[in-house]
Amino acid sequence: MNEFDEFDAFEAAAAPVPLSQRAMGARPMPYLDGLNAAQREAVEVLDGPVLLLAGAGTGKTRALTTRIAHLLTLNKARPGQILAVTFTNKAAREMKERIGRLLGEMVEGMPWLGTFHSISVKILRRHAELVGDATLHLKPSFTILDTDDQIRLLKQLMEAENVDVKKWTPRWVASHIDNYKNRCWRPDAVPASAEKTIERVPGTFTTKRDGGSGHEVKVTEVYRQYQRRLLELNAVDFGDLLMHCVTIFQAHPDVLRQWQDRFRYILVDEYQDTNVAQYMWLRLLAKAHRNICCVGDDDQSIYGWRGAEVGNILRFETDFPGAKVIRLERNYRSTAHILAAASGLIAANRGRLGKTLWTEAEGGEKVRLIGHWDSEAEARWIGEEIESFHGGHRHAVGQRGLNDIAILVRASHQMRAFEDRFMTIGLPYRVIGGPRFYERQEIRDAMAYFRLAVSPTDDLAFERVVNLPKRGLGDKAVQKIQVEARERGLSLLEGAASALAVGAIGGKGGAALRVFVESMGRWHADAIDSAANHVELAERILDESGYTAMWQNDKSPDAPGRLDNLKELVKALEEFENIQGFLEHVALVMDNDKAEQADQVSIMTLHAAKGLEYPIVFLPGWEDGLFPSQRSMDETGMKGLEEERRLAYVGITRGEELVTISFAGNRRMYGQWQSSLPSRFIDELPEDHVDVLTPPGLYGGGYGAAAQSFGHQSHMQSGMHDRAAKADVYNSPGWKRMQQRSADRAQPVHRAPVIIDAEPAARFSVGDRVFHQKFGNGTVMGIAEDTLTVEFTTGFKTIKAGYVQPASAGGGGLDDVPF
DNA sequence: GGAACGGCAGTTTTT
DNA sequence: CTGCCGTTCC
Repeated sequence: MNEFDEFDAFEAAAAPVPLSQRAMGARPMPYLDGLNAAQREAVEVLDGPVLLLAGAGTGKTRALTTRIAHLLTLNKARPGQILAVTFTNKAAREMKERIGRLLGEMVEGMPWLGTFHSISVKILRRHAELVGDATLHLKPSFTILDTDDQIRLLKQLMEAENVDVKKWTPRWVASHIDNYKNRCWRPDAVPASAEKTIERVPGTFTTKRDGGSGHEVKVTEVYRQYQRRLLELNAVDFGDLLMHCVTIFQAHPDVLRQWQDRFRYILVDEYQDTNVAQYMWLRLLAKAHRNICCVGDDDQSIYGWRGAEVGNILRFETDFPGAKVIRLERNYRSTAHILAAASGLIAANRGRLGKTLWTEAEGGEKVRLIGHWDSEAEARWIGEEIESFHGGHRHAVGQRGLNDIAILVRASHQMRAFEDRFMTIGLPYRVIGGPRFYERQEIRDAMAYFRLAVSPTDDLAFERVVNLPKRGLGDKAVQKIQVEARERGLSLLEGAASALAVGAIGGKGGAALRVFVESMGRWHADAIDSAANHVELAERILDESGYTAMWQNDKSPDAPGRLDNLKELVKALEEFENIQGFLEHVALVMDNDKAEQADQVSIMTLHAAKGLEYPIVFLPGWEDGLFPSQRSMDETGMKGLEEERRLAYVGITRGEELVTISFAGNRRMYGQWQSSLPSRFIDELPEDHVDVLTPPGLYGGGYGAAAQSFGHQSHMQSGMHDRAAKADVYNSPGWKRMQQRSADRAQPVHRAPVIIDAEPAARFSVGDRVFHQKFGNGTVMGIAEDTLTVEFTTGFKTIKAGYVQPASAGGGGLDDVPF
């Protein structure tokens, strides 16, 4: 994927449409069939500003993709003249697929359908020289730093300024700089009210100019130095991609004009998630022709904490006077009870644009609500429920595969209870989210090798891998290299060669460094040689550098997984022409959506669940402090609470047929048991659409049992504050309703668990060494039918035999590593 | 230069 | 209770 080829293709696509083609007349539009009135309007009102308020499950993506198909069919624009932005690569990919399906083979790819960031990169590569000044500016070959590089760089700068990095962590400073960038504030434009001051290590002062007098340093000063250093490295971070584009558009009207002319129609997905920088980016591009269609749902704005401004969507009609507002309110996803519960809850938020979701679907079960004694009981109960669905013992819902079931949690630490429980009972599950492929250590390390081979002046990459695997080059050696490089104005790699030449680094480390520098020279020669095979080169780099061997010799349980990832990385290279093209792909586009083949329950955070849907959804952990999260409320007050409520709304609306909300009276947090009260959101659920279940073991139901299980007793001993909070909840209508209902239906919800057929278990005996994906190697200490008790380094675990393998066969996988 | 210990913090996450 | 960092000790 050479971006300049793409530009050429783009130039062709942007050329005026030949008259002969316009004269072809209307083509058939089968894609319009089956749209409802609002969807049809959303597709057909093509000119001028349009705000499409699309509630959960109302066919938003369909409307958006059909709209693009319609623009193309009517010859309003060619593919290269439509700018369509999304937030995630996944969303972009889905849209491309769906447009292709709508139009058959007739349309070539849409070059400007992508994420804000990937589109910004393409624009920025064209005008890189406009960033910076005459003496120092960006070059089109700039690299994109990931968060990790960003932090390392900041840390170096802060340490050079003697900043107390324990008290003021580089991560903290990075998050403030990101915030500034999200708002398009360059270092000189940060308002005084947003300025942060950090301190130097006690007793240290600086002779530098206005880095702050003496003890204090301003974050904007660090920010300024950071931006300067990025330019020197010919690098940008994620925030820069947007901010630099906006800066260029603002400072160079001719450049802006060029892009405005190109993008005749603009479409924006998930508009409620845009931050200020993205908003400015869009406004600048749209202000000439105003053909902008923004799709979003203010009730699903859940990213305020990373800079998203709900205000952008609330203000749309003011920003674009005469905007057409279209509401998609007919829901095709959920039952009426689920919709009503979600709508009732979200109604408590103020300042909404207002939508009323409705459905023609009838019947269905109410949203179920159940309280448990503690988080372990909650996990146990949900496990049993899932087994009962799976076995087909329910009439209303029918037999379900595990792929139809999701557990959505507020915070990732809640996942553990479920993982432990499911592991024990042998229930297959998958965790969605987690570290992205390209964020993993081994991937970033490999990438640093590739980066250095491609551009030997990449100092950050050099620092990352020069002593990886261990080459006996510690801080002292690296410092010598840095001094040498600085004195002679060289890159670190050249500095290393120079330090070796003058004999500054000798001994074992020196010999290893010599090998490293020489190897890198060979790899670089091959990396810039277009005749060389880049896949083979990548394998060789990882092999010859000793990086692969490092993981092969590593005994930790995740080492095999890391080797697998490296294999996958090399395999991914095959789809690119060279390593350069690949590097950009990984920086911006690569994600780890694996094909979901196996039948597994999905566990994920509520944030990760946005845009997904499942027939059966469990929403555990609805306790005040956890959900809504205490921190959210402390930091942003009512604003935070409303965002939490929207999160609850997102959670409920993921469910198609059955939603079960639950809470636990006691939960282990940081090793301590803590009691808590049911979430205030529970009280906000409309009574008519909720079924209160009695947990197993509390046959009496009623107030006493319920109160006990909700941590009532421990709260009795707490101070006045807790007492007041408790009284509130216990006097609320929702609470009383719950007691009443619990008393009414005192029958237990217990069902006979249906054991899922486990894989034919290998035969184990006590004392066998076994390997487990997560816990590593262990020893079998006890056997009961197909359940093993295994001692791992981390302690004893009870695990179904199917989850472990004999240690010899499983743990390694080292024999068949390809490099 | 590398292992072993101690301290401390600890939502949500895309690009 | 964890995991991650940084310091200490060999």
